[in-house]
Amino acid sequence: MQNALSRQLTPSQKKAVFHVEGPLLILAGPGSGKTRVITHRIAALIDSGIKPSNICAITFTNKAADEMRQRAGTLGASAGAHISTFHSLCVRILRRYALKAGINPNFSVYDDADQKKCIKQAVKACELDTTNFPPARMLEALSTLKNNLTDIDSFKTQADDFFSKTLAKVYASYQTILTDANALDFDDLLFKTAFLLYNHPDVCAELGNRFKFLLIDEYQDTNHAQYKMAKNLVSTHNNICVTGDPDQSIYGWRGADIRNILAFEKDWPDATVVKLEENFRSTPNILEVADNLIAANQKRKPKKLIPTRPTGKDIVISPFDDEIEEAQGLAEQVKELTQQGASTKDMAVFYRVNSMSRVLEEAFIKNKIPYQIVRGVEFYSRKEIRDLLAYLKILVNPNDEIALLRIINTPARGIGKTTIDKVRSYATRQNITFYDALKKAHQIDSLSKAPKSKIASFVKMIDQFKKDTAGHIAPLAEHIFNESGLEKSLKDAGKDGENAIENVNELISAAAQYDEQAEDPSLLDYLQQISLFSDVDVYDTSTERVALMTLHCAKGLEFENVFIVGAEDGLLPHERTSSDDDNDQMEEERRLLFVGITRAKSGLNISYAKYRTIRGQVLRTIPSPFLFELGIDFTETPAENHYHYDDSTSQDIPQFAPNQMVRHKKFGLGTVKEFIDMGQNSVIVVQFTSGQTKSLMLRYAKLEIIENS
DNA sequence: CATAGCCGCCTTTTT
DNA sequence: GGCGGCTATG
Repeated sequence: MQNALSRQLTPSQKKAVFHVEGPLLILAGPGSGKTRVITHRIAALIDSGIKPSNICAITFTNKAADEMRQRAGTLGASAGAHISTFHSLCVRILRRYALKAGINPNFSVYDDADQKKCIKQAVKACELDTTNFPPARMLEALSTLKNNLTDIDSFKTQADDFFSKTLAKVYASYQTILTDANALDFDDLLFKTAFLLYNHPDVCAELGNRFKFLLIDEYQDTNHAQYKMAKNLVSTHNNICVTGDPDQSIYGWRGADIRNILAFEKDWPDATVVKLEENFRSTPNILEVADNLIAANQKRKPKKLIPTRPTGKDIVISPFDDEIEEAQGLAEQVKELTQQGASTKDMAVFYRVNSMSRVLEEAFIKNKIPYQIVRGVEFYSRKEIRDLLAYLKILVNPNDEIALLRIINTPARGIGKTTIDKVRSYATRQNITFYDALKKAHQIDSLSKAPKSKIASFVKMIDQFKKDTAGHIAPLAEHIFNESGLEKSLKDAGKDGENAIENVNELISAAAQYDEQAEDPSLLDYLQQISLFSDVDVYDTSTERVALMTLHCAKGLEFENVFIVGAEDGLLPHERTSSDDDNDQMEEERRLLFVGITRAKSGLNISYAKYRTIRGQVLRTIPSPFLFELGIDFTETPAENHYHYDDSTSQDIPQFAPNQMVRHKKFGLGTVKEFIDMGQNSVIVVQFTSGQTKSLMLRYAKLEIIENS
C-alpha cells in the first residue's frame, strides 16, 4: 500500500505523508500539492493501522472540509475521520460537554447580523451614545478580546483608560444578552471551547483519546483561541500535524496570529519540519512575479518558489480609463480566451472588496458570459431564509430572543411594537424570559383583549410546530413555511415574493440533503451547522462559468486564468490599512495580492482603472505601489495630476465656468452662474430650469457636466 | 397596527 | 450608494 500511495509523490511530500508519530510542521508554499499531501497522509495513517475515527482534520472552510472528505474517500479513507472547520468542531464539543462548559446544549449560533442587534442593545443598556461607540467598532473590539481569550473579569482589571472601562461594561452587558438568549456568537464558540479544555484536563484527555491524530490546515491563519485549543487537544499525545505558509497569512484582522506557525518549533521542540517548496501549479513567469512581490515584505523568512512547469505566457498589466472600461475589457479578454478554446470554469476574477463585483456582473451580462459570484454570506442572510430559520430556531431554543422578535409579527399578525414592549417589560419585572411572558400574556394587565388573543394563537401555533421536531428537517421546514403564513405573505408580494419562494425551496432541498447525509441528524445539529455555512461553501466548480470573488475567498483555489482587477492605491492596498503607518497591515495586503497571483496556473492579468467611482464619487486613482514591485516591465507612469484619495476630504474637485450646462440629481438641468473655487470648499451657483437658483457646496452637489461653454 | 417614505448612518476582508 | 430605523399618515 505504501508503494501505491507514494507513487507520484516527491521525496519531501513522501516525508510529510509517512512521518507518523509526533509533531509535524509542513511548510507548504502555494501550489506545492499540500492538499494532496494531507489527504494522502490521512490515508497513510489509516493504512498504518490507525482507526479513521481517531483522526481529526481541521480545515479553514466547510467547502475545504467537503473536498478533503471526498478526496480522502477516493483513497479509500473517508469513513469515520472527523473532518471539519474549527467552528464546527467547537459546536460538537460544546454540545457534548455543555455541562462542563457551563452552557445549555441547545444554544443558538449568532451570526454577524444577530451580533449587531445584540451589541446595539448592549450599548443602549450601558446608556452610551452609538455615535461615540459605534456598534461595529465595539463588536470588533470584543471579537479581538475573545480571540485572545480575555474574559470579562480579567479585562475589567486591566482596563485603565476610559474607552477600555466602557468597553468592559459593554462586554459584560453583551454577554448577558447572549447568555439570556442561550446563544453563542462565532467567537464564543472558540472562546468557550478553549476555556473548557483549559479548565478540564479530563476533557482534554478524553478528546485526546478520541482524536489521536490532529491535522490543521492553513495554520498560519489560526488565532490565539484556536492555537490554545489545538495545544490542549493534543496535550496527551502531541500527534499534531499542521500545514501552512506564512506568506499566505491574510486574516490578521480577524485575530489570526502568524506567530503560531513561526513559533511551532518552539512550542513543540521535537517537531519534524518538512518544506514543500516546489510549485506544480504555475508557470515560472507567474512565480517570478509572485516571488518579486513577496520579497518586499520585511518580516519574513526568505523563500523562493521553485518552478516545475515550462515557461508560459507573459503576465499582462492593463490600464483602463474607468471601472466600466475595465470590466468591458475583461469581458473581451474572457471571450477571446474562450474562442481559443479555454473554458470559463477555469477562469476567475479577484477583487479587493465585494462592492466591485457589480460592474463586473453588468459587463458579463452584457457580453453574455456565464459567471458566478462567490460571496461571503448572501444566501443565508436573505430575509425570507432568516425568517424561516428563525421559526426553526425557536422550536429548539425558545430563549432565542432575536429569532423570536423576528418572527412574532412576520408575517404580520397584529402583534406590533406596543404589544411587544408591554410583554417585554412584564418579562423584565417578573424576571422571566420573553417567551414565557408570551405564554402568560393573558395575565398581563396592560394588554387589551385583541393583542392577548393574537399572542395566544401565536403561542399555540409554535407549540403545535414543536410537536414534530423529531423527524426530518425538510418536511418540517415546508410545513412551517405553509402554516406560519410565510408562504402566503410571499405569494401576495408579487415578483419579489416569487423569488423569495424560490430561495425557500432551495433551502428546503438543501435541508433534504442534510436529512440524508448528516452523521447525526437532528434539528439542533442542523441549525448549529447551517449557521456556520457561507456561500463560499456552496460555490460550484463544475459548471461552465467564470468565478468572481474577493481575494480573501480565493485562498486555496486555483484557476488556469486569473484576472485581478482594481490594482490601485487605496484599494489594493486598501486605504483603511495603508493610511495607517502600520507596516504589518501593508505586508498583509501584499500577501493578499501574493495569494491572488499564485492562484493562476498559466494566465495572469492584472488591471487598474485611472478613474473609479466609489460610493457615487468619481475619483482619480494611482496604480497600486505593488505593481512596481512585480519586477516586470511596467512602464505606465502616473500622469501629471494623479493624486491619492485617502479619505473623503481629498477628492477631485472639477472646475466649472459660468454658462456651463449642468445636471443635478434632484434639481435637474441648470446653468452655472458663478463658481467660487475654494478647493474642497468650492461653492457653485446654479440657475436651474425650474426657475430656482441655488448655491451648492460642490463637494456634495454631484453635478454632471452636460455641455462645456 | 401597517405602510410608505424619509433621514441618517455606514462603507474591507469572513468563520 | 444601500440599508435600517424612525416617523408620519392611513
